[in-house]
Amino acid sequence: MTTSTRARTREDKLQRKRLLLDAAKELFFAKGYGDTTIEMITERAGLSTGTFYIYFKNKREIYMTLYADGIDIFHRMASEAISWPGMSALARLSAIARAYYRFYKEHTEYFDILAFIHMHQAELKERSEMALLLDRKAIELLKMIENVIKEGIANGEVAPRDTWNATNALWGMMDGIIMLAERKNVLVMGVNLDELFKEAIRIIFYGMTGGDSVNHNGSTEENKQ
Amino acid sequence: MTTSTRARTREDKLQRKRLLLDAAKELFFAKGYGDTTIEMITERAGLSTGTFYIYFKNKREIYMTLYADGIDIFHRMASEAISWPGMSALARLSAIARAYYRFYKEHTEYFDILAFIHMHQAELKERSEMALLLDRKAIELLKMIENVIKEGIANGEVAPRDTWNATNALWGMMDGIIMLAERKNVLVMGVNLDELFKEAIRIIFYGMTGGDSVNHNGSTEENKQ
Amino acid sequence: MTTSTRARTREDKLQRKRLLLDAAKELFFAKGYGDTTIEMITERAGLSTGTFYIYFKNKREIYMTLYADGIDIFHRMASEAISWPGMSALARLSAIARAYYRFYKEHTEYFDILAFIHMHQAELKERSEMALLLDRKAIELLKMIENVIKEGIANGEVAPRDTWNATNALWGMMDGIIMLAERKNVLVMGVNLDELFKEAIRIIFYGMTGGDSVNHNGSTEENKQ
Amino acid sequence: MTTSTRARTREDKLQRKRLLLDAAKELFFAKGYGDTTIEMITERAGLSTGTFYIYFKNKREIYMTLYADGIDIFHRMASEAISWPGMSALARLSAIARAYYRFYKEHTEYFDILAFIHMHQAELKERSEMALLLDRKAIELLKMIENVIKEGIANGEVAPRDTWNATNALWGMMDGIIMLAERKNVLVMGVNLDELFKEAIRIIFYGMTGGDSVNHNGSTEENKQ
DNA sequence: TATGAATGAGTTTTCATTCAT
DNA sequence: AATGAATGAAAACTCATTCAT
Repeated sequence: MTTSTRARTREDKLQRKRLLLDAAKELFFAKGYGDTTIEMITERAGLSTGTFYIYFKNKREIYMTLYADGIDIFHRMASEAISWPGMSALARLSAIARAYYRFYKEHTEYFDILAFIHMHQAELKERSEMALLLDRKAIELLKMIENVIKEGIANGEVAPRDTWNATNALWGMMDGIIMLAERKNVLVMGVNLDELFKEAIRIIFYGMTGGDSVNHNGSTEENKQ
Repeated sequence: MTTSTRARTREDKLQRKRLLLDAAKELFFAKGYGDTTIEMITERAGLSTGTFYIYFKNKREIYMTLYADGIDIFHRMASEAISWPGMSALARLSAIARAYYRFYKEHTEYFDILAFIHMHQAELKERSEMALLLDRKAIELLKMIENVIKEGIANGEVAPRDTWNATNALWGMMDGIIMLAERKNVLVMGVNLDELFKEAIRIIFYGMTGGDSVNHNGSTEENKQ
Repeated sequence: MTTSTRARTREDKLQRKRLLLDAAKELFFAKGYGDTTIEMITERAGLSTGTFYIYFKNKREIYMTLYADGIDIFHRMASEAISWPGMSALARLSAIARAYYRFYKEHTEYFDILAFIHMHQAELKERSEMALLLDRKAIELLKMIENVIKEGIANGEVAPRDTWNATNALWGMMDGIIMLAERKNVLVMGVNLDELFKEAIRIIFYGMTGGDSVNHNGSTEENKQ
Repeated sequence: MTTSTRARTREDKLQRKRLLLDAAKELFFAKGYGDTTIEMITERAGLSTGTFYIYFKNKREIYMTLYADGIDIFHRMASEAISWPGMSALARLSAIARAYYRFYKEHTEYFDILAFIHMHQAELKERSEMALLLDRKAIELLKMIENVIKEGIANGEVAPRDTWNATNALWGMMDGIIMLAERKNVLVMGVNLDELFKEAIRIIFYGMTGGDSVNHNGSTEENKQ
């Protein structure tokens, strides 16, 4: 199982793919999608341009693969964060939020890729099996969050409301906060992201405990499939 | 005041610039920054490629100008929304949020340009006077919001908290919600954006009324300049 | 009307186009379509690669333009060859055949392009206005020949036969002979093409005087449109 | 005699070569030389890319081998067609022509390969033993035809003429007719190839019976070697 | 000022061929 | 002998920017 010259085994191939993925991840993060070339990726991976196309169909595909990996990583982190027995629903939601923040901090490259893709669905996604897989992964993640919210409502911890809406709102707000931080500009300079995030969490979760806001206009199960 | 030949007067020059900006706005919105060429812009504006470079230094600059216009438009909308005498602080905050939503709905092209820029700071911004101007505009906007929050705390409508943090959190959350809607993918399919936004507003504003969360670690005035 | 730097007038642009066409013609002839690159063409024309795409949509298009020019040249040569009053039909046919031969000798580059395209219709032609134009040109040419054959039959010089079939046969045979010569291999080495062509003409035209072969199965006018 | 692993016996090797040739023949016919890749060939043959280069020096060589096979097939068909005792020379010539047409109909892949090569001598042939072999094969074929013409002249069936010239003319004309049909374009749309070919045969063979056209300028035996 | 032709670096992708295993 | 991963040279085409007119 050496990486030296040729990839003979299935293991080797995976390793080669990893090499390319890692190189791409760093470059996409540092320079952005548009400013990263295949040549840069292969050069950093110590391979030749042609080799890239053995492992990935094109530039989009390697990006999407990173996206999928990113979702998987966060999903795992979030799952673990709520796996402790005896947590209240609000504690779980909060744990998910904090996991997202940790994901951002520890895997900023992946976070960026996720965020970027949200802004470029149309250009990047194209109808494909890959696209379907990615959507499925994202849905599963949201459903996990929704379940915790449902639990909270059942418990009385969270005020009754349309859970799918609430899930999306929660997710969107968390995203918005972190992306704010991503804008490496003066706005946030000097703002302590830790504090900012805590403040947002506080607002959101206190907000969720109060007010009766059941939504009666048809956000139903089928939307989620 | 003709457009067909030379721009002799200051009026003419402004009009030509406007022509280019409008063309660019529509194209950036429809095709994205990367897929819009200078030729497309000038052709739509009925001018020649070379002329573009008389009015703008480069492609980035026209984008940045649109960004500035976008901020101005929203700033005006938000100002008007809170200009009615006798509004409570929470009512004003809510009015700002709704103004933002309206801005998104009525000026989606500008909203997209604002959102896009967040993801492409590095590539687009470069150190320049323009960049400083933009930052200044954004700061002013946020300060306006912060003032309302301060008022709310003074009134007792809003629970005491670090106002700069709260402002950023508020802004970020609103942004996140709308951007969620922008992702035209399965996630949001079937979710009614109106309801989603209302839900988020409800959470946020109920959230802001409660909990004591004064932040003691140094987000100070100088950050904002 | 200078060629020095920029093409300002319509004249200049035509001249630039000519420059590219001439360069391409020589290269396609010398190296073949596949082995000629845009870079070679522009280099020979003393222009830059980008300039090529101002004048032609792509490689195919310049090839097709040459094809059209080739047909025009031959059409003119053939028309002139039969324009003398008082020629018998057979003399006209023979003149056309000789014109084709002369066309081959004097414009071998064009001949090659015509011949090559016949072998690569599918790959090169694609549905387009250009393709329609080319077909129209070719049809007109064949119709001119057919008219002479009709005349010959009316005169009694040529034995009655289906004229469209005969036209195609005549054309095919002439083509076959010359293409034989084009194969620059041992087969024809030492064969004097002049004599070979004369021999073919002799066979064909003597052949056309005899035998009754009216074809009764439906090659009708609509085929030609 | 298995194909799955190694080719141990001479039989095995031949079979693998056949596998590659058949795959290549179909692909060259379907997609053309340029658009057929070694990978396609080996995949269709169920072998690996590397293996290709054990059996053939390069892409050209497999093409040339198919060319040689094509000539052999036609040579056999033509030989058989004239092997019946008691046929007149003209009948034999006609039989050869019809055999050529049958060859086209029954082995279009090979026909196309033969025709294509004519247009791409320069690119494909390169000086090599293979090239010499191919030329030799082609010469033999033509000589067979020439012998029949000689016979016909001796019999008085065919008017006296230079036989090598006549052979080449005959071959070229037949070729031209069929290639005309190959151009799948508007020209030939609606023309019935069967009728077209018959018409050409009629013209040619009637043409060969008449006219005195002995050629006196030096097409001699050495040309044929 | 205005024009728009010209530039040419830059990018993706392909594929015949090689060569380590 | 057989494999198939790796190579890397091409090649077509794009487009922001320049600059002669």
